[in-house]
Amino acid sequence: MRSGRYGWSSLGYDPDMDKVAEGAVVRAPRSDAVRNRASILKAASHAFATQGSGVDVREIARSAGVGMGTLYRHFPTKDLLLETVLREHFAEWTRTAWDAATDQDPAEALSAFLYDALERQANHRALVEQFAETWDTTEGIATCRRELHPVIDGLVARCHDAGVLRPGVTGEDISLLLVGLGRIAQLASVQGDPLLWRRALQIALDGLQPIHREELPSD
Amino acid sequence: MRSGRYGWSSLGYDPDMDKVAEGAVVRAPRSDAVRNRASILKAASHAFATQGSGVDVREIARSAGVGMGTLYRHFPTKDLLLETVLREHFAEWTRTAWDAATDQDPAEALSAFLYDALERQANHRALVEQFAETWDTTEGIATCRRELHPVIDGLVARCHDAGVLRPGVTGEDISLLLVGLGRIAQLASVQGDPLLWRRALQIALDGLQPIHREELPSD
Amino acid sequence: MRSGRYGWSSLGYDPDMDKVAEGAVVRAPRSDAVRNRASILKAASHAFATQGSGVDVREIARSAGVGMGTLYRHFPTKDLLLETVLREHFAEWTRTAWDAATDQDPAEALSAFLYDALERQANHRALVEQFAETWDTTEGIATCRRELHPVIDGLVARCHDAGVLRPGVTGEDISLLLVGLGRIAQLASVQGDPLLWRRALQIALDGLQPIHREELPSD
Amino acid sequence: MRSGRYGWSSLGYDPDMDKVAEGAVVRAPRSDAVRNRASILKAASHAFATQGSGVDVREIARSAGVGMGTLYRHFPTKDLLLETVLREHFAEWTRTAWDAATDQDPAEALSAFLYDALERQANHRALVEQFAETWDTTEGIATCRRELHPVIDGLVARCHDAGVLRPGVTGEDISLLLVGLGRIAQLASVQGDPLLWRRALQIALDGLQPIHREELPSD
DNA sequence: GATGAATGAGTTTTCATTCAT
DNA sequence: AATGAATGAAAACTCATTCAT
Repeated sequence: MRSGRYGWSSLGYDPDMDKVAEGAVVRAPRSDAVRNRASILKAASHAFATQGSGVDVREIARSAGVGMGTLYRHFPTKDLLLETVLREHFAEWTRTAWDAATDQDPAEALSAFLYDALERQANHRALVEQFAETWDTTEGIATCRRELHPVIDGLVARCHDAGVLRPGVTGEDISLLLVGLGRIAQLASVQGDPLLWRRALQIALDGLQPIHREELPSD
Repeated sequence: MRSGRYGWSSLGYDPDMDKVAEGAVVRAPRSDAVRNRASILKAASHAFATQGSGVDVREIARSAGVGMGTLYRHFPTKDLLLETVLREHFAEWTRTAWDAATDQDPAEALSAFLYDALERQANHRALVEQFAETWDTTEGIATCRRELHPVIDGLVARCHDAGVLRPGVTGEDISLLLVGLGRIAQLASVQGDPLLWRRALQIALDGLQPIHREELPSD
Repeated sequence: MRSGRYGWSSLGYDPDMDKVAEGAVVRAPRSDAVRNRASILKAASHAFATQGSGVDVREIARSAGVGMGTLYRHFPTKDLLLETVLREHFAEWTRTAWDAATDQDPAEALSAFLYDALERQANHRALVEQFAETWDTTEGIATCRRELHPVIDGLVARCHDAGVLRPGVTGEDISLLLVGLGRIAQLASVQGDPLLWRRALQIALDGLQPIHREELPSD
Repeated sequence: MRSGRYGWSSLGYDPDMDKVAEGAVVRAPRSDAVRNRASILKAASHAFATQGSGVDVREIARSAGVGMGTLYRHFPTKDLLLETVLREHFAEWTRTAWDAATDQDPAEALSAFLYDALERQANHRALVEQFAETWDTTEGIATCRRELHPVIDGLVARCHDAGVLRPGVTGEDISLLLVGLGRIAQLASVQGDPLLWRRALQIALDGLQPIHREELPSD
C-alpha cells in the first residue's frame, strides 16, 4: 500500500506521486479530487458488476458525474480502473473472509466463506469474468485474487486438523470450486433464482465431507 | 436438418438452398467449396475455442486461407458462423452423450457423460462463454444447448430408478454443475493440468451420491 | 446495330465478335446462349424496373436461372447490362412513339406520346433514375435516351405547323417536362394512384396550349 | 425543438442532453465543438447537395477537417446527419415560404413560392432524392417535408378565394408539381442553364391558370 | 485540476467482378 | 459455354485514449 500515508488513496494510481521529491512538501490532495475518485470507483464498481468489463468508459464517467479527463487522471487506463475496483472488492472480501475463517467452527467457517463468496460472484459480472481471464497470470488483477489464497489455505488447514474435510483436498481445489460455483451463481442470478446455486453449493460441500475417502486424482 | 438429403452438408448455411426446386437435379457441391467450407469451420472452431467469440473475423478468414467474401458466402454473419461451429460441437456431443447414456450402468453413464462434457469445455472458450450468454434465452445458439437436456433428464431418471443418485437432484442441477465444472475445466486447461478439473468432478460426483440424504434447498 | 446480321443479338456485347477474323466461318450462336441472353434481359428488366439500378447482380442471375459467369459473359459489366435493358426499353418506346407521332392529329399525338411515356416511367425505377444520372453525358446509356429526341422534335414541329402548340416551345422543353412528369408518375405509382400524375400531365398540357402567348424565358 | 432553450443548438443531436438536470447550470458549448459541428454540417450539406445521400461519410469528415469520431459524436448515424442537413434546409425554406405566402397577392405568392422552391432543389441532389425516397412515409426526414404542406395549402386556398387558380387544383397537386419541377431544375442546373427550368415552371403556372376550366381527372 | 470534445485504428458486412471447375 | 464460388476493396460505425479549453 504505497500511498497509505495519505490516508485517502490506498490503491491504484496516485497522480501526485511523481511530484514527491526529496524534501518536498507533500500537500494534501484537494477535497474534490478525493470526492471524484470515490464517485468514479463507485460508478465503475456498479457498471463492471452489472455489465461486465466491457462497459463503455464514458458510461462510467457519466454516471460518476465527472469528465473523461478526470477519470483518466485518476486511472490512466481502463484496465487499471477495473483492477482497482476488483482490488477493493477483493480487499473487502478478504477482510470478511478472515472474519469468517476465525470466528466459527471449521466446517461452518468453510461453508460460510463459500456462501459469502458465491453471493458476491452472483452479482458481479466482471469479477467472474476476470477469474477466467487472469487465471494463469500473476500480475495485474490476478494479484488481488491471490490475496484470498492464504485465507482459503488457512481454512483448509483448520478443517483438516479438525477432521471435517475430505482428505487430500487442497486450497487450490477450493479456489477452483469457488470459480465454478461462482459461474453457477451468476447464471442462477440472471434467472433471479438464488436457490439454484445453493443446491449446487450443497452438493459440492457434501462431496467435500470426510465420509468420502476415495483419493482425488493426482499425478 | 433441412439439407440432410444431400448427404454432404448437414449443418449451417446452405447458400444455394433456394435453387433447389421441385425435381431439379441437385448437383454435388464443388470440391473447392467443400474444402473452403471445411477450412473455414476448422479455422473458426480453433479461433473460437482459443480466443473466444470475440475473435476478428478477418483472422478466421486469413487462417482459413480464404477471402472475406468466401467466409461470408458460407456464413452470412459472424453469429451464424459461431452458431454453426457450436452446433456441430453440440451435435457431436449430443451423439456421444446418447451413447454414453445408454450403454452402461446408470452411475457410470452419468459420470462418463460429465467427464466427456468437461473434456469438451476444457478446450473451448466460446463454448463456455455461450453457456453464460445464452442461459436465459431460447433461440439461436441456445437451441442446440437444449438438445442436451433430454439426454441429461434421461440419465437423471435412470439413475434415480436405480437408486444411485441423491434424491431430489434434477436435470437442471446437473446442467448447472456442467456449466460450473466446465469453467473449472477451462481454467485448469489453461494451466495445462487436466487433473485439476477431475478432482472437482470427483467432488461433485461424490456430493451427488445417494448417501447424502439431506434435502437440497428449494422454494 | 453492329451484329444485326446474326438476327439474334441487336444490342450489347457480342461474345463472339472478336473471333470473327478475315475469312473465318461465322458460326451461329448456340441456342442455349440465345435463350440465356433472353432470360437475363428479362430478369434484369424486371429487377431494374422494380428495385432500381441498385439491385444485386446475383439476384438478376438467380431469377434468370443462370450463373454469374453466364451473365458476365453476355454483359461484361453491370452498367452494360443496365444500358442494354434501357436501350431495349427505349427502342420499343421509340417505336411506339413513332407510331403515335404519325398516326393522329398533332395535338392528340403529343398528348398520347406523353401519356405513354409517363405510364412507362411510372413503372420503371431505373429508367427514371438514369434520366438524372446521365442527363449531361452523351455516351453510354444516354445515347438511347437521345433516340427519342427526333420523335419529340418531329412532334413539336408538326404541332407548331398546325398551330396547336404554344409558340416558342422546343423539343428540349418537352423532354424536360417528360422527366419531371416522369418523376411525378413514379411517386404517384408508389401510392398506387395513377390519377395523380394524370392531373399533373393535364396541367402541363394546358400550359402548352397556344392560348398562352407569353414568351417563355430565354437568354 | 427540444433544445431551443439553450439558444445555441436548435437542430440535431445534442450529445450532452442527458446531463442537463433539473436546475443544473447549462454551460455554453465549447467553441471548438461549435466550430466543428458547423464545419461538419457545412461539409455534409455540400457533399449531400453535390453527390447525393450516397456520399462516403469519411469524405464528409475529411472535408470538414475532423475525425470520424467527431462526426459521429455530433451525428450518431449517417441518416441523422442527412436528416439534420435537410431539416435545416426545410426549416429555412419553410420560413421563406411563409414570407412569400403572406406578403404578396396570391398568384404572385404562389409563383414566388415555386420559384424559390425550384432554386433550392436545383442545387441539392439529396433534397430531390429524399422527396422520392420518403414520399410515402410519415416519419424521419419526411416530417420536415410535411412542414411545407400547410404553407402550400394556405397558398392554394388564398388563390382559390381570389379566383386566380384553376378550379379543382389541390395542395397535393402543387406538391407533386414541386417534385417534378424540382427534378427538372436539378437536371437543368447540371447543364448550368437555369433558364431551362424557368420555362417549365412557366408552362406549369400557365396550366394552373383559371382560364383552364376543364376538370382535372379524379376518381 | 476538471471538462468533454476529438481522435482514428479497428470491426463487421456488402457486392461488382474474376476465375477455377 | 456455363456455373457459382472466391475475391477484396469499400463503407458505416465504436470506443479507449489524448488534449485543447
